[in-house]
Amino acid sequence: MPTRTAAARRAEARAAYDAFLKECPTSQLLARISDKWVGLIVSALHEADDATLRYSELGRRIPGVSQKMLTQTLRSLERDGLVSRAVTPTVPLRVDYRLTPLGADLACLLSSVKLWAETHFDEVADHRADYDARAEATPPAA
Amino acid sequence: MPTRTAAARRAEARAAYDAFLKECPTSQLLARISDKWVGLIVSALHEADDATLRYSELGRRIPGVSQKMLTQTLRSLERDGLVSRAVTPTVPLRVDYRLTPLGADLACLLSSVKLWAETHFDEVADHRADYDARAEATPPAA
DNA sequence: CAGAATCCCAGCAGATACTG
DNA sequence: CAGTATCTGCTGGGATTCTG
Repeated sequence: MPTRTAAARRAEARAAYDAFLKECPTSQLLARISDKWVGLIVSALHEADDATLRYSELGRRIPGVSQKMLTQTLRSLERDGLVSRAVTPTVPLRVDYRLTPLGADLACLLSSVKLWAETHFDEVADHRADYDARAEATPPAA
Repeated sequence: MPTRTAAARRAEARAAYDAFLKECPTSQLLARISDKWVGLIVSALHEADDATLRYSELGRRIPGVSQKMLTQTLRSLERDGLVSRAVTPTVPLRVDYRLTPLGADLACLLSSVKLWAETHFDEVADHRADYDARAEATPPAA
């Protein structure tokens, strides 16, 4: 019954991987940080006047983000202590998000990465064009 | 006819976003860099002796990665000019991947982020525990 | 050993609608 | 304004198999 063997293997692999994750929590944190929206949100806050923005301001500053992702990411950042959430229970409700010192610290690093991306973008684009051109010139079997 | 308005809005938003992406290619590059496996592969190479590793060595050094993702990520990194691929056509075929100067440059930045993650992991974990505890103590409606 | 091709599932992420 | 809840899809990514 090979089917069961395969299933068992999957389970083992999964368990092993989970164990690994527990052994190596840095990977988890790294994965969180590496999240697409995390970088953008943290950057946006970092560039804001006092590292503070309202929910809708964030939404406007980050084109392409849905409320869902915004809320979700914001919550995870809050959970990790990278941003703080301040609710002002006025009538048209107001919520401010700001970087905590910890979050600001990380923001600096991410900024440097962002700067790198901006600085070397043309080099990368150049390499890509070159690579694609060569790939184009080597059709597999046509 | 509000239905059409909604559709039109979606189209506009999509177009605007696409335009934004073209205007702001940094985001693309940033997204690539932020990829889960990119960080791990680049880090692995960075920590290797001469920033060079074979395919299978990479696979071994990065638990949890599948060949598919490994190959896929490696190819995108090669395309971007961050790693170079050297094939030695011996009988048991040998392929070495190494960081280019450009890739090595990026690797340094990613290392700092990784270091940050390692350094502040306990703080983050602390915040998480606190957050979860408070969430636990505030059951929605049960 | 290095990798390409295929199948297939899970979970991420977007749109929509409703609430306080 | 600031969310939450739900449905749905799309693709990221894992397992498997085959080739050079």
